[in-house]
Amino acid sequence: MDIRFNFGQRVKELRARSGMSQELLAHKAGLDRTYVSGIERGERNISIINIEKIARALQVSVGCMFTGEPFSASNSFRS
Amino acid sequence: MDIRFNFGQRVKELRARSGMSQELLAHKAGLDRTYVSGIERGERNISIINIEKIARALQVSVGCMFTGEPFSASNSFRS
DNA sequence: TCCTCCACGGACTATAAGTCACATGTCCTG
DNA sequence: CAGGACATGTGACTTATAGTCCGTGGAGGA
Repeated sequence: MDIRFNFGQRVKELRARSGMSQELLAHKAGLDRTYVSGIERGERNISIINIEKIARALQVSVGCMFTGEPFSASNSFRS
Repeated sequence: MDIRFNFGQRVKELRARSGMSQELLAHKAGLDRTYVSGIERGERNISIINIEKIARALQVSVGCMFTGEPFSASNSFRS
C-alpha cells in the first residue's frame, strides 16, 4: 500500500473527527485548500515540515498521524 | 524545536542502535549517502516516501520514527 | 600509513510546493 | 424549479527545493 494514500486517509479521518472542512484545515496549517485536497487523495508526496503543519492544525502529534490511535497518546513518556 | 533536527537525531539514534553506517543505511533505503548525512544533521526536509524508506531500512514503523519508543510497537500502516 | 566513517560543498536533475480556474455535487431557500 | 452558498476534485502550471553525484578533508582506529 502507498503510504501517501494511508496518510491521506488518516488526515481525512482526523479532520472529519474534529469537524473541519479542508479549507479550514488548510487555513490553520497555512496551506492551500487544493493542496490539502491532494494530500487527502494520496496524490502528494508531502514533506516532513508540512506533515508537522497538518499535525499541528489537527492538534495531534506527528507520530499520531501514522498510527490508528485516536489521540496523541503516543508521546506518553519522554517530553 | 525544528522537526527536521529531531527527526535527524532519531534516525541517528536508531541507526546507531542497529550498528549501521550512514552509507549502509543509505544503500538499504535506496538513497544517497550524502542525503542521509543531511537528514541526520537536520538539514533536509524529507518527504513521506523517503521517511518510509528510512523506516523500512531501520526496520521500524514510521510512527516509531516520531516517538521515543524503542520498537515499532504501534503499527497500523503496512506495506 | 591505510582504512572507515562522517561533515560538508558545488553542480546538477527530478520532483514537491504552491497556486489557479473551473467542474461537480449537495443542501438550502425563494 | 432556479439560485446561491459551500465542500471538494482536478488538470495545468511556475517556482522552490528535494535528492543525486561528483568531490575534499578531518578524526580515529588498526
